[in-house]
Amino acid sequence: MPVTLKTIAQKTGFSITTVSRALGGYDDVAESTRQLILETAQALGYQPNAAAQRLKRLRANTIGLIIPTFGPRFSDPFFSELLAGIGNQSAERQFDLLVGTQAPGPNEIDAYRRMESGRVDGLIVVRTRQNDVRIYHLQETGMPFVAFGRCDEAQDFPYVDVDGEVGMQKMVQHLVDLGHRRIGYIAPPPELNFSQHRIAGYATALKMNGIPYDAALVIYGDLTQQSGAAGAVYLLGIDPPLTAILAGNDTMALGAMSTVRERGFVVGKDIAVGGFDDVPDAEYAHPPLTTLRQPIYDIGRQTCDMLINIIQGIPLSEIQVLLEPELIIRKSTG
Amino acid sequence: MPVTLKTIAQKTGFSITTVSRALGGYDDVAESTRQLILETAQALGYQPNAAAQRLKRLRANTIGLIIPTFGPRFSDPFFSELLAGIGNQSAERQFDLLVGTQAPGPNEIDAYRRMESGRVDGLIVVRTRQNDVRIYHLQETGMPFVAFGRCDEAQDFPYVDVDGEVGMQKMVQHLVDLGHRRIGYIAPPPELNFSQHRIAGYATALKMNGIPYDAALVIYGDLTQQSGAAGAVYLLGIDPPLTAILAGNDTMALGAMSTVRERGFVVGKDIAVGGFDDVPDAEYAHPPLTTLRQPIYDIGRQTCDMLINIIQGIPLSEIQVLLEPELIIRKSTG
DNA sequence: TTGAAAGCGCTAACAC
DNA sequence: GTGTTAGCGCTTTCAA
Repeated sequence: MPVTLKTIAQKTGFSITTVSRALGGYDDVAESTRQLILETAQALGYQPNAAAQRLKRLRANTIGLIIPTFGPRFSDPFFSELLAGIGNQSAERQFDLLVGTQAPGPNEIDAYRRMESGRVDGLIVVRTRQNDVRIYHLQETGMPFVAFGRCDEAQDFPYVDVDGEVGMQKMVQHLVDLGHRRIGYIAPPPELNFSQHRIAGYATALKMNGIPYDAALVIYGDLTQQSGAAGAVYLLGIDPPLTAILAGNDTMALGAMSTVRERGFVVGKDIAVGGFDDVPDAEYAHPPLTTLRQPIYDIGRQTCDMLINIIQGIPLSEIQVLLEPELIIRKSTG
Repeated sequence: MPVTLKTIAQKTGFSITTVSRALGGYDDVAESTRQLILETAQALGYQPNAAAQRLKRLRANTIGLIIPTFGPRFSDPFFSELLAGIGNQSAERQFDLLVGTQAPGPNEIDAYRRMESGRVDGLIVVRTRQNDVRIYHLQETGMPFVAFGRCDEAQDFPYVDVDGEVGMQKMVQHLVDLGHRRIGYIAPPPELNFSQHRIAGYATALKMNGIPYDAALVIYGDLTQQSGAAGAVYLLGIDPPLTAILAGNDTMALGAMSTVRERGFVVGKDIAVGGFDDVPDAEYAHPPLTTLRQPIYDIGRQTCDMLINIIQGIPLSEIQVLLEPELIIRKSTG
């Protein structure tokens, strides 16, 4: 039998109302009464019933996160760190975190609607896509949300993002400075919004260095090691041969490195390889991977903080945050 | 203004009760009435208020998972896959998933108590420890739970675990068969329950092959690449030199490989390295890592399924599930 | 300083 | 087949 306000009321002889007020910290309760009630609550291990509070306040004090899983082997070092950031921050602000998994597709919005029905007060949207139906849906319903990532077709919403265009420019420039002119690119899925920016940065940097953009040097992957490895197979087959391979995330870069080695090339010597994210494995790869660091844990915290501010009506200092990724140069680019 | 039963009742002219029954699928509603109500609900996009249902039923239809994060760089490929399994299965069974983050320590139980107060109907406990306070607490309160991992001091609870002892025996035997006799081991933190089993398997297999167990060849890490790298520094300094290094998880094994290479040794030739988990990176490491596969996604699904069965009073076919890890032999052991 | 009463949205026992 | 009523645990007027 759970301990409720009623239990404490009976035990202390006060009414439920008074107990509620004492525990709620109202100042119209006699000090002695408050003491007694607090002690009793403590002794009984009272915890307010969340469902009742939610129903009464019509507020869940909960934020939601729907992870766009793509399949059983969903093993993204990126997400666990983002989740840690979001989770820690929401705990700090006394909010619960409801997590769902739902692959992109026709019934994706159902998962959102479900969460919106009294379960959460706001949502974090991750991995924004081009023409992202989730953004449109949330803008329509008016449910508070903050996105990790922009959406080029819908500008007017709060987000935190990393400037992939500037990032890729730094990376390409780094390679060009080392003398590379034939640089392949394993791009993230084009429907992901950040994919556009990264490829734009790649193209722009080439152009700025007088190197024509060649679509044949670009192949798309699905962010997994496996697709990075496959992409590298294609890129290494190009003639005249490339001297460098970039990937749109570290995981694909690690896959690509595996292929490069298998073909008997030395990464960082025969072929330079670069990634994006700076996951922990990047530093311990062979050779250590040159990449662009995203402060993913902090992004999680900040996204969460912005969302709770919106929910609580606290004005945001910045509605749209664009962070610049840091180029981390390691041995994989020689 | 959210759509409630009242909205539909007013729109259709029926009472709230009838609307509730029609939507609830009760058969004591006229077919024509049901049609009208269903259509109206559909048209208005009605979603039942979760808080109200929970309060009424005194059931949250939610399970909880508290992730024992250890810090900001919490980037465990293992967890995202486990989470995907749990998330997909709970969605399938129409349960919500509430996720918390809470490092082990004095106020760990507060996080559990919070979840237990009307927020969840049951909990999944991950990374069981020796004398795990979470297990004791849950046994005391009677809150349904299923653990991923055993707890040697408290036998009587439902869990899914992987047999680390048998796994490590396979691994060591594999190395001995290749001629190795001096095998170092970077163990997971001893307070983690699975650490005990893995080290026991390591010791047993050595003994079975007439090799004395030498505590000097064992060093503890914290599951990160960094600690694996540091552990290997120690192990490589031992004289007479080791010919093989095992690690209690893949992440540490990858860190160890990095050190081995840095010292100018060739992994799989000069020094064999083995891990545990079979995370995706293992296959794409250089060289690909020999390891023990845990079906982590399925473990997530199964754990979740067992928990919901308990909550719903469905008898479990097996209360304690022990899976045997599969030895995946790759180039890192030559 | 305290208590009675209403009501958040939903379900279910009990009329009719 | 349908409606009335009560109540889940909590907060918040309003009275006393």
